[in-house]
Amino acid sequence: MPAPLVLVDGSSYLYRAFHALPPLTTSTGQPVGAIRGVISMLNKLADSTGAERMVVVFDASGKTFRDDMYAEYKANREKMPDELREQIEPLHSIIRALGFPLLAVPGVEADDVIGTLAKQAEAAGEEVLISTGDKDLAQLVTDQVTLVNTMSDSTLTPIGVEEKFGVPPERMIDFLALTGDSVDNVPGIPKCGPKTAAKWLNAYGSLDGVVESAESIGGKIGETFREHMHVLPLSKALVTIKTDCELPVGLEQLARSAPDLEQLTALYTDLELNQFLKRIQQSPVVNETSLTTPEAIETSYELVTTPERLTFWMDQCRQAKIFALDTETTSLVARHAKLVGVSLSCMAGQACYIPVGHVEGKQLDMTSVLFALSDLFADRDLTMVGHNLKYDLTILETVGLLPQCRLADTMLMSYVLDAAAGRHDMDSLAKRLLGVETTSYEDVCGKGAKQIRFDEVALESASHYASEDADITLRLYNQFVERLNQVPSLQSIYQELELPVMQILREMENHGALLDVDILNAQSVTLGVRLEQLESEAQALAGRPFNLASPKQLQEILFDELQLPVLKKTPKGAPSTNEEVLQELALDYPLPKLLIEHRSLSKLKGTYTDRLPGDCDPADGRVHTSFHQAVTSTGRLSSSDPNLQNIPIRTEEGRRIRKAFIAPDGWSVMAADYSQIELRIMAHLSGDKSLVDAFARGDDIHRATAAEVFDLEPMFVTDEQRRRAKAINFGLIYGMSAFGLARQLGIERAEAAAYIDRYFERYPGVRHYMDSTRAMAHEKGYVETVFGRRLTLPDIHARQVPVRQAAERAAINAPMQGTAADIIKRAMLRVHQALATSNLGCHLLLQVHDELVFEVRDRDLDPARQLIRLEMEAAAELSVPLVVDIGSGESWFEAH
DNA sequence: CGTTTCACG
DNA sequence: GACGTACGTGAAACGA
Repeated sequence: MPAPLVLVDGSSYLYRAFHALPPLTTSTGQPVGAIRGVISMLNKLADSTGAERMVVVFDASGKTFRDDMYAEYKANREKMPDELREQIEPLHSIIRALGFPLLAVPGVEADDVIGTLAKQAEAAGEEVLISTGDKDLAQLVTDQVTLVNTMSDSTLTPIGVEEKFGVPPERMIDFLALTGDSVDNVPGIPKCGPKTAAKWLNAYGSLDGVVESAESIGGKIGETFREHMHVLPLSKALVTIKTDCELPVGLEQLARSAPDLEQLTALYTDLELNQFLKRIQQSPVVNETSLTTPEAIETSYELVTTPERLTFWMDQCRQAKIFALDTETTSLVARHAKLVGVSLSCMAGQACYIPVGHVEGKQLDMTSVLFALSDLFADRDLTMVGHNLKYDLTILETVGLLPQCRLADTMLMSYVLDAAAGRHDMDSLAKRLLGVETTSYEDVCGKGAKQIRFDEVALESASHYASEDADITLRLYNQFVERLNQVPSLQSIYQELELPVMQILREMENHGALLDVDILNAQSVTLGVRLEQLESEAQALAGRPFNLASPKQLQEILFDELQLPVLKKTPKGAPSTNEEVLQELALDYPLPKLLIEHRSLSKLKGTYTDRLPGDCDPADGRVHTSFHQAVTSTGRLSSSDPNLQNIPIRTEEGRRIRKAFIAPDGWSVMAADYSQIELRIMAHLSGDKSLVDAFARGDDIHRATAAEVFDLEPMFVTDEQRRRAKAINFGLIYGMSAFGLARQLGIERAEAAAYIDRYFERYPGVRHYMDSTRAMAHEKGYVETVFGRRLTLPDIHARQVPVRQAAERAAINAPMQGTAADIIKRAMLRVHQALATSNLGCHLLLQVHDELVFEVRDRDLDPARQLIRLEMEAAAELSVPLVVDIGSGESWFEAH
């Protein structure tokens, strides 16, 4: 029998402990009585239940939906005494340090959170134990849900409820509506206490039954009932515990984590809670996995080396309809990898590994395994689950396998469910969501110089490692399917957007971008000459040789030896030598100017012109970047090895690097980018009339903003005013502060603040949108894109003000950046689809956030341009038009 | 491997 | 009244 999910009503215990126990304080007078009472109760509960999954729920501060329903709700409660209030924060800290998940959801009460979790667990077939001192929760009791009062040691089952209150649990709401609650100021029927309520309910079946039979209730009490029965709908609504709250976490995230003994010691010492201090000093070191594993699953992994066992596993997968697959190879770079083996799992805890390319050991021959797999893959009714399928599908493609099954990718599922929850690699997810510490690749292959390829790994350890990956993948899938099903918008982002985009990214990576290595080499030489000049000039000015690339040596030269003023410090407290500082110093001294040029040129040389030729595959002369689909917190892609999303463009020298990105003979490079997409999204989201109209008219948006902020006709706006307006527009997208804008523009903070005020006066819809976004972020812990992608903000409730403010700015930015990311992904799908039925010579090469880069056959340039513009502009229907600028030429340089 | 800087949207 | 402040990435070089 698995341990029950324990839900603790922290708020109820806090109040009861505070009022029932003596007002204990520390030697300095800090009240700690309620803390001691609650912790003591929690310890006891943890000991008696094993506490593998125990959640402590508190009321959040602020109004709840019941206050909106009934202004008098809890109106006669006294304000919380300071001695109690002071104990809440330290208590929360202790509970967190003990490793228990702590929930406080704004807008609802602890009861509602408990009710919701209980129902969810019940639906999942789990047993639930609710620990509370509050009788209202009796309405939640069922065969699976039991109430326990840890202070009085009593438990309530359905029969217990009936014995205690005279009605079964499912009548408890009616019961409480009738009796009302003087403490919470819930009205009810005067003079109707527990006995009368039970008598009526048993006589007439239900509250509705009692109301229907109101006339037949005799005597004085009958008169009182008829006089007050109009309050019953309200009373009932107030006492009904909400069981469908939106919670920030799912059931599976409620595992207890290991206690933070260091922090506990500090807290207990501070609060002089010596009895608890002793307890943690005596307790044996807690086995971490036993706490985090929701349910330890027995595993059985098999190494498959005979035709019979191969057939057996294929049949198992076919019968199960859903199977997880993982490929093992010789390289992490899919296009250079050779298949070494395949692992499969179709039941949690059971998996197999089929080696085909290990250097040693008995194995089935590759052909017969591929034949068996191709048979499995031909079945369109099966679902193949992978983790990062972009990789495995490419590997399978190299051996001629193209699965026709439905596909599922647990990495993408995890990302869509909560991009910001942490990393989405399998090891992290296994730990975070399943409480399983997996064998890492390095455990099997070693690391550094001594690392061996997977085909050199002994079969037994390879089998365990590979089987585990398939097993974990399947278990993650089972969890994610349920969570995605609960939120249709996320399900659709995953299924209709991310999964198909993954296939397009595969093609883009595989195709690669053609590079003219000679151009880069020539640029390297030119840059090298100039860098040497700069270096000797700089060293002459400094009076000694030094490494210009070393921030540390630079600090010594500038601030110790030359005694230049320190304008800014790095986060670690060292004097900063970043460009902004050097720019400022360059006004008064000659050296910084040289350093700025040296920095920028050595960046170009080191990161681009020297580096890119080496990233070029000699086989096809192309660079094959990796696009990462589960990295950013907003839904954007990222690119690495090499990063082709940060090829220079802003400076003239840098921009020339784009001349090396070329197309084959008879083809051109075409670049299509969305114009002002994030500002357009802001116009759409805010619905601000002036902004929407400006975009509808096709105005120059920065000029239009300048005209509003500086109160001029657009034609009289100066270049400087337009520049400032542009900075304001960008600032808005980033959750601007007056400080940030002032720094950006090099003006006084007060002046920047005046611009911002002025902007919001002229665009009131934008201010309203920003305010409501911030409110949503606080209330729900996430914000959403136009298409329903959720962007969570882990720090939105941080106690440190700067951390919280950073999260608020991210909250403002996220819907705009995230919607833009959704739109360009939709555009990629549309363009890809349209191209597939067009016969045009046109391949998508790169995505750079608001830009798509193609390689187009010269004779198809015109129709391709038309098709791309049409599909990109139609990728979303906003209340403002989407506009796409397109250019083409012999290289990426000319295409802009 | 952490820090600093800087390339992009 | 003080504090720290625009959002999101990846990569190179240095130096411990």
